Amino acid sequence: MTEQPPKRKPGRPKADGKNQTMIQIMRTAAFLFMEHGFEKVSLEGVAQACGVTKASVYYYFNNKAQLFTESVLLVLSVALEQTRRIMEGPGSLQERLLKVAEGHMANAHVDFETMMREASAGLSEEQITRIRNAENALNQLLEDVFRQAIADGEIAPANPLLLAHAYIAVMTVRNRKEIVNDKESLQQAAKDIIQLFWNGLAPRKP
Amino acid sequence: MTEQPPKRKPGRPKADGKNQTMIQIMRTAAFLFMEHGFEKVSLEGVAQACGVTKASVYYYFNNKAQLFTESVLLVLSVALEQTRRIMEGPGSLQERLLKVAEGHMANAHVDFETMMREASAGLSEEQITRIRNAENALNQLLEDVFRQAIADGEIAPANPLLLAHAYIAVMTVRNRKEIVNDKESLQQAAKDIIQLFWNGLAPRKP
Amino acid sequence: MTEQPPKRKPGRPKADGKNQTMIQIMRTAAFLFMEHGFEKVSLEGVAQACGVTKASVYYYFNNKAQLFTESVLLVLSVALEQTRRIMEGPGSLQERLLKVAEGHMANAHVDFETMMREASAGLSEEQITRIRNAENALNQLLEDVFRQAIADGEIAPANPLLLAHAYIAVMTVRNRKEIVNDKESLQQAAKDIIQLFWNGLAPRKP
Amino acid sequence: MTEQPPKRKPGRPKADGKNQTMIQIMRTAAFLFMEHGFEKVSLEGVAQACGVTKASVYYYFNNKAQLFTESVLLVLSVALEQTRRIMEGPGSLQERLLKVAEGHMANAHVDFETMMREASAGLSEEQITRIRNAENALNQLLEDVFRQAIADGEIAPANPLLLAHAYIAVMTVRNRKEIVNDKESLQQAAKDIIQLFWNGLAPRKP
DNA sequence: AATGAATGAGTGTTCATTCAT
DNA sequence: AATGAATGAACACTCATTCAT
Repeated sequence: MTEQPPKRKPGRPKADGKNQTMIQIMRTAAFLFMEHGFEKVSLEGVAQACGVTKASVYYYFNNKAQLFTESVLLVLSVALEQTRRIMEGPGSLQERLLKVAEGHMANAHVDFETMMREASAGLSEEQITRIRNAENALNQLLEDVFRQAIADGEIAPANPLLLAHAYIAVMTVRNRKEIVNDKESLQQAAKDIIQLFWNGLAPRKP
Repeated sequence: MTEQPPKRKPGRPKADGKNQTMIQIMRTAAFLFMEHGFEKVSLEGVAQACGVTKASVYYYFNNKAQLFTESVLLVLSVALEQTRRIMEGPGSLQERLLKVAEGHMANAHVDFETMMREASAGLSEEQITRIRNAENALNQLLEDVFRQAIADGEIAPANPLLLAHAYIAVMTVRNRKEIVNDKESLQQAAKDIIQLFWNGLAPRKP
Repeated sequence: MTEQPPKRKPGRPKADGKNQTMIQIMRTAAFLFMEHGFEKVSLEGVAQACGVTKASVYYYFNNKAQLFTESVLLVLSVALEQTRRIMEGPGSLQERLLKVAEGHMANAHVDFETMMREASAGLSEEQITRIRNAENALNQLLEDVFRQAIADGEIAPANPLLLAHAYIAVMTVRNRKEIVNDKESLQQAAKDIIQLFWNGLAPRKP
Repeated sequence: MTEQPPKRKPGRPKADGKNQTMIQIMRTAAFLFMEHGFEKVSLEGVAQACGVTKASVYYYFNNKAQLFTESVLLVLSVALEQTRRIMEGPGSLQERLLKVAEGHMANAHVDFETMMREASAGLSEEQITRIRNAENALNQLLEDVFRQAIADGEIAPANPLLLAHAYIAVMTVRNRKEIVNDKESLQQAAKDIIQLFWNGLAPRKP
């Protein structure tokens, strides 16, 4: 009756590493929610798209709202990391904004605000807050970048928070198929938009 | 035997400009669709909000898709007229854009693109086309204005269609409560956004 | 544009008289709830037993709790009327109690308390109150009868409310199949129980 | 190869009186079943209340019906022993009946008949029989006591089985909150009920 | 012109049960 | 001895839609 140092826990050990099924479900769900919105996505649909059963989804998530929350938080954290890496990288501000825009526009998603408005009826206060916080982290990142750029004289002075929001809003223009799909490549669209955002409408005096 | 009892005719049924009930239903439905999106609005809800029965709604509209289509077309036509009046009115381009932005931002609505994306799964090709056409009329109006302004040298040269879309996108920023609600009035927000849109980020050379 | 005195209401008139379908559903539901309890009865089951669809049940009742409440109230009101008629009728108290017991025991039902305990988790406060009130009307009726009988010296003095409850409890004995089903007829069982209730266990002094 | 891994053996699995986990599960389950009834108790709930996993419950019991059966049998055997001890103890019949009633009424449980009715749909014939037998042992005990008391002239002659059932039925009156909770203590209620049961309603001749 | 009645298909959710570890 | 993962069947409830009146 001595102590067993290894102290193995009883029962089946938690699936290797990061639980692949659960992450797969979250990824799929995130994609579908972004593509179709909260209401239109059925858990049955998510399950089938993952090749599992609806009950399996419920094994990992208590309800639709939680699945939505966790999925969205996952992609937000990824997007934040990606954006931060680009922003901390080399290149002029304009170049880096362009890179971010390209990444953002490549991801097929309804703009966030829309999706949240629709979903928020079914989410708890706490869930909304958590998502908003994650979203704000992204805005904060951009805001800081703009603030610094203003201080450096790299761009004209303005409300940095407003700039961040507007920048994101402009990026959603890519959804309009008439513009993007046609002759111009997605990259060209991104370039045009950043250009517009950069120079504004006012004519330059020579 | 020319007169038939009103039995499921396709298309917009006799909008003889008189039928008060029908118009009332369309107005109510439009408001609800804009507020909550396509899926979340139930015909029962529309009916109750109008003080009639669900069956009455079906008396005027063959199905939810048609009700949606007609309702949206109604508000689009109104918006078009309003925008045209402003744009043909007096003032500099910047001033008139500001006026339009104020009107747009005052209407409590999900941005169009979002609503359409959600709804389009349930609409026929023809219905989508009709709505897109009405929407394009609005974009066209703005596009023409921008094109003319470019020709007049009032703004810097750019793709006028892109300008139109981006302009609308920027206007949706108003939804972000953090920006609008706080210290700045809605009018101030509109002004800031137009300003940003106008001047761009690039620093002016003196 | 004169007044039309008949003033017929528009639309299909409410089905003749007392709406047969709705009553049929309530009767069936009441029977099933009494037989199997709240949880075990599915709305699908109720619907099928009525030869209608689940959705039809929902057309008349907002949810399971409401269906339960209305159904139970219906049978309670019938039982109250029936009991009152017997109690106000002719015969000695013992005879009338016997008659009530026979009627009560003929109706296949779980004793009320049991059913309510199970159901009450799913009912609103108001619904519970309404049922309790209807139930109390029955108890009140018996209580009054017992009180009067005590005053008349027809039975020994005791707490009338307790008598009423105990009387109802004793009637539920009939559920025990070993007793009722076997050799003794239901009537004989009722007679025995009332006899026991009447004379008690104590031996009579000659 | 005589020893098999514990793989779904029918009947009560090795209750070697030692396995603490198994007994803990049965106790918890019994309590929950009595408190909430068969359907409303989920195996997940039982497991959590025991601090184990659902799968652990299935390790000891093949299915819900078996868990129910074994748990109920356990408490019935305890109740039988307890009742026998009281009945074989000192005091007049009335006093001992009162003691049993107090013990019975103290245990928070739905009355047996109710629980069984709800559960029996999910139990096998054999399981029902086993429980009924255990229950009957209790009734038999009371029946024998009553029979002896009749023979001794301690109580008036009557069907002893009926007396046993009615006695148990009367004890369930304690559930009615209006009676028990108010001014009278639970003990007083028990006393009143036994008194009523003892003396009956008929007036005593002086 | 407008309505009451009825339905079918789908949605979110629960739960007993199985199986590999 | 005990567990994590996964599933199928059922359930309460909603909603767009139809039809006779």
